[in-house]
Amino acid sequence: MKPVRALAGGGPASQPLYKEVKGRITRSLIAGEWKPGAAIPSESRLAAQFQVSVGTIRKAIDELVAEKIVIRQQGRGTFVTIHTEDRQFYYFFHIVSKDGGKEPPAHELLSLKTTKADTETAARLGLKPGERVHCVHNVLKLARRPVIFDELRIAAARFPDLNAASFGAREGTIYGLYQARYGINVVRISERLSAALPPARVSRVLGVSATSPVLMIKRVAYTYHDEPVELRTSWVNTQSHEYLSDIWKNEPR
Amino acid sequence: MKPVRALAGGGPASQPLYKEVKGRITRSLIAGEWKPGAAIPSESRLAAQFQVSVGTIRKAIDELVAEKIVIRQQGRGTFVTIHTEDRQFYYFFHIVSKDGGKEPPAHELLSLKTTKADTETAARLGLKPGERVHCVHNVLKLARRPVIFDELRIAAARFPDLNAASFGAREGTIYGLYQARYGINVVRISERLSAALPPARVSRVLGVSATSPVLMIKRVAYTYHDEPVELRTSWVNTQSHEYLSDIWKNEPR
DNA sequence: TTCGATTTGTTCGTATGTATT
DNA sequence: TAATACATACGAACAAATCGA
Repeated sequence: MKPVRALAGGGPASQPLYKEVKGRITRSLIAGEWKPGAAIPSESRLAAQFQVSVGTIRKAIDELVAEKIVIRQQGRGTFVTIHTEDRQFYYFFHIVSKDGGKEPPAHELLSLKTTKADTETAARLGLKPGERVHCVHNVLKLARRPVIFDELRIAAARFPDLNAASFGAREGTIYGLYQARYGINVVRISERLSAALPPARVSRVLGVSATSPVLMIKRVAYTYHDEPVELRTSWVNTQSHEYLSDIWKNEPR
Repeated sequence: MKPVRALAGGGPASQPLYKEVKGRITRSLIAGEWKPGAAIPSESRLAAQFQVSVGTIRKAIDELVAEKIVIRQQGRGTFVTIHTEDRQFYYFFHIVSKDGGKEPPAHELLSLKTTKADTETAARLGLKPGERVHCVHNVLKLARRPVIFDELRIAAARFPDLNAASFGAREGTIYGLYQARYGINVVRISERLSAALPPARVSRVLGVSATSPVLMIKRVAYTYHDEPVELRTSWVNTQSHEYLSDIWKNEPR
């Protein structure tokens, strides 16, 4: 069988065909061609469209599935992942009760301000110094008690007309809001944890003394192509909750 | 083409053929048929042995690769992962310097005692109550300063004749020792993190005051089939180091 | 309820490319 | 250089799940 290489354009095949296909699909995702929750074209249709075999399409989608960018369902199709789904939510949410109880989380918006980015924020978010960012303070309650204090920063340019009303009235998660309202899909996060004493405000909001240790988490959230989207610092009262890191139960497929 | 199903024995084919193959390979690994670092038979050889197609073998090995149980190298073969390798080491080691510097870690054994398992240890390690366990205290130094205090418990039955000499004189990592000396391969860990004040001894060894927060990590290490092997509590001085959790940079394949 | 169309999942087989020894 | 081993790509057939007529 002679290779077709309709995509590589007869080039030196610098990268495998399925990687090329994966990149094309990802670019369509970025362009918003297929909305979160919607089905992407079937494997046979994509194969016809790209002039490659179904196996090659499958291998490209295999990787997108492994990266949790799409989800496959036998008999139904392949869908762009949604962050409002419980499974996706808990994928990025690692705080669990020490006694194993599962409580529905409730959130409360404390403040939303727009300011100029400081140098560290600008560097980490890939912004020009002085560019405007939204700064949000948020509390998360588990079993009716405040457990997590979040301070997050996002580029104002990416999230126009974000305001306290739309933020506080959201259904589901913050990343669900990014996705539904701004078409921004968080696909990966990186977190750095340390133990610290809570700043005064955190201590007040979480109801812990200023001398009792809390868990501090600095997170960067990324969208496609490792583009940083959000910077977040969380303080967690680990009196009755803890951070769970499973490395891992990555049951393939 | 008619399916062969030489393995399922004409049974109900309750699970896919490649899962069956994966299970067989895993069982051979457990039996120590192929030692860590050694190559397992080539894909074509395995295909002939199991009477299935190469594609089915590949799919089985794909999952073992994703679970970091084996490593593939084009042109060379497929190898059982070793924990003495740097890459594997850093896979389970998440403490990094805040300033990004990479320092070679040094360890120092503080004590090794053999006692009866308390109820929690017995439960988590799947032992009968009162069974004997080794309890090891260990310090890890980074850039010549003590940063991590480890207390770990392992079943004495699984690790016979473990003593301070062999433990302290090990080359490489603790899991490397388990693997080289006892044929026990840690393939997954689960960690639960919280902020705490250091116990007196930890405070002394790490050189931090009793009132300054440290990161406490409770880890369970598992071998094949999710069998627990080691229970470990670590206290980390996060003054100049932090815990890195990358969810994820899981570049498939 | 049954049936058929559609879609992903599994399995086979073959050919060729690329890296290692 | 030749042999070996994994990597990529193709195509075909059937199984299993889903959904609507």
